[in-house]
Amino acid sequence: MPYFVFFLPLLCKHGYTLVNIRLQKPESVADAGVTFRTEVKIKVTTTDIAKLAGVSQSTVSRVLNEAPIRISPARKRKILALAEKLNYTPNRSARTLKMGKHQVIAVMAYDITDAFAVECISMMESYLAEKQYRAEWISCAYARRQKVEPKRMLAELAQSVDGMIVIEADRALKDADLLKFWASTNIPMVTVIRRIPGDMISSVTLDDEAGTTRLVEHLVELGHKRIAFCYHRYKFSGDGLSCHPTAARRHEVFKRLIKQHGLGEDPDLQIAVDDNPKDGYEAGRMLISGANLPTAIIAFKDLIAMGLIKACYDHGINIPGNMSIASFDNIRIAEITSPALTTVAANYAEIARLSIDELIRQIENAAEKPFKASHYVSEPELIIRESTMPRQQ
Amino acid sequence: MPYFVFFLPLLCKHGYTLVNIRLQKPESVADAGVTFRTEVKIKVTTTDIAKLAGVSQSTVSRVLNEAPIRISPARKRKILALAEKLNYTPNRSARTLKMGKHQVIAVMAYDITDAFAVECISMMESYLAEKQYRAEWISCAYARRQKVEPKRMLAELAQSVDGMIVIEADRALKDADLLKFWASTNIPMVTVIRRIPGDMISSVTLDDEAGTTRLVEHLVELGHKRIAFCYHRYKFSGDGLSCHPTAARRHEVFKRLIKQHGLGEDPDLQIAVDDNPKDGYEAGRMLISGANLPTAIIAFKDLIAMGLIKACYDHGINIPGNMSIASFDNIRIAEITSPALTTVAANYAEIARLSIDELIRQIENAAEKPFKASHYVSEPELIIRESTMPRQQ
DNA sequence: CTGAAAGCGCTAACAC
DNA sequence: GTGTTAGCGCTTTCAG
Repeated sequence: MPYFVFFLPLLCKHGYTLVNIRLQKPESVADAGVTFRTEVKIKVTTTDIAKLAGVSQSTVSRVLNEAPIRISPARKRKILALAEKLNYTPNRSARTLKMGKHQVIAVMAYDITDAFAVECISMMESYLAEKQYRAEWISCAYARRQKVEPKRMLAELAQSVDGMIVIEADRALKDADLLKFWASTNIPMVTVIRRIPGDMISSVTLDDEAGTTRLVEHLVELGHKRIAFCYHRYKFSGDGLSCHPTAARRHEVFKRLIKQHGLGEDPDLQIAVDDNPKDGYEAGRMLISGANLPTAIIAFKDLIAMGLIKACYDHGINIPGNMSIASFDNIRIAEITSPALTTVAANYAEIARLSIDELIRQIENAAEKPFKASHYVSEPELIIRESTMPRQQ
Repeated sequence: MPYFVFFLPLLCKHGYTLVNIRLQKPESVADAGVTFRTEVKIKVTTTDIAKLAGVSQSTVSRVLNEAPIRISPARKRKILALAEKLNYTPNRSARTLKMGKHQVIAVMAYDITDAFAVECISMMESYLAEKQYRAEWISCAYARRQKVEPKRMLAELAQSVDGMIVIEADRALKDADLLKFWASTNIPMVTVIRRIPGDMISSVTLDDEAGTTRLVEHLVELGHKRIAFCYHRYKFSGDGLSCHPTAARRHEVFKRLIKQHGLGEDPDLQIAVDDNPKDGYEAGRMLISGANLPTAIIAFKDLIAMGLIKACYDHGINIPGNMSIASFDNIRIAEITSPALTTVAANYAEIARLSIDELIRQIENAAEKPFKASHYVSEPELIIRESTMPRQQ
């Protein structure tokens, strides 16, 4: 039974009115100790505790915030006990209003249910828990679809968080929008997987140059000569770029390396795909039925590779026997595909740590000037699993 | 350039102090219209607008909230224009503090990066956007690991949201904890994929009876006689149950149906697995190498089935030729596995709609009494894809 | 129609 | 050590 019931008489004496209590038969939950749905809604405040303890409200506040002031032990004990019994929880809005701090950061992604974002979120979540911050996870895709103006959305967001991390920034928002927003709020911000030109916003990016190189070298060493690449179709639309921020870069590096290795740049082996596995499947079908069958295919992300795997499976092409497949990201299912994917793994833990540390640094040194943007680059790791092997003669 | 710059003189006249403006070379972002990082941080308030417009603060509030009072058109225009120019955004904390409403709900799952939760979140997110509510997505797994007491966590949460949805409730929190919390805060609440005994908390559940039946019937019709089942290993630990809430039920129904169809209940064909694909893989290996090879395997969720598929793949067992695989959930990758999974699909859109509608109903009719819990059951749909086919002789 | 004023719950500067 | 007091920005009476 909620503890406050014991205090009802006292509370009533202090002006509370008992609105209504409706009893209900114990039923099977009796053992949970709950037998009624009460209509009295009491949010205990420091003032309540103060009245009950017979001290001033500020004394209560001091005790509960462990202020660096000695409070007489007896009162302290009394207040603490009351807070415990009444199940006191500070009112966040009031505290925020007073302090101007939320202890909350926003993490915005294009789509928080995208597999890459999920991996980032997973790591950030566990890291944030240690840091005494909470996070708000925000997709901008849906908001946009609802015709909410990005600026509006961001402005509102800025009212409820101390800072924000934007994953795949130029996919989430146009650089210019982001910059304008940032300039108008000056809210601490870190972009992940994208560095905004101008050196005013800190960033954590992936070394796609190194990652792509490692992957291509791997395939070249395995003897592959016809290597295909599924890159992200670049779309122009009214509300901005919709290209995977690093996909284009990976493609660039790939083209350069292929040339360097004298493997020729066969345009038939480079296919633009939309960002979904089905399109990967279609790309796979095209590559398989083309005149110039590759012996290895790289996809710009794991989910596309899953489509490729399925296309090969459906057409009786053995992986890795007759076709090697590799990609980028290392989302969690990459190791459970059949066969398991060789992939350029992002170091999600590091990305999370770097971006959050940098953001919190900015938040807590808000006064620090001149502001200096920091840029971190995370090294990806090539994870060789089962989907790549030496080219069969 | 942020609009407030134009108002600086006026603002200064009203007591604002220009702390510092540091200029920076235009660089490449000049076109974004941002050329400096300002150190003046102005959060525009209704009071600011009031001063600039020469009216009282309450008039501004009335205009911005479209209060049902006629305001002289000239003033209205002026205020609106100023708000627009200054990029005014209401301070959420202040509004919340005053109104006692957040327009935010919490969605708590055991792990928000779990594939099932992701599908729920995806649908809830798009549905919520229409409803003018925001959501906070909360995992309790990490919090728990950080030794934050569930009660504490919930109590704090209750301070920043108007209601909450708990996905797979008994996995997230012990029933008793949830009930105690609920009783102590009386916060509107809906559980998803779990109905709390006692009829005091509304719920949206899946018809696992029907779903399991459809799946088993499907396999029986295909002629399968040795059907294996991977069920969720039930774990007892200090802080509660850790069994997939519906997994046990699916297993129960399966066992009953197998008996009904006279297929015998071979204990070797029923394997307990932990909730991860690797354990599914191990289970697959055991089943394959056992004396009594099944011709079909059901997993309690898609991710486990992926492990099974991989086990078959690695051991040269063709799916669906020599082995049919099926499972539950229909997470988004289920259609892109090789082969695509036959699965009992949860209707995520419906789950989202029902749970959110019910929650908002409770929030907005808070005064409504007597409170009446509502219980919705969502019908799953058997989606037959490529991983099941008639038993080969 | 509009302004003045109260107060949501909290923190912190200021008195005693 | 402790109480008093002043707001944080907003909504909403209550007077005019």
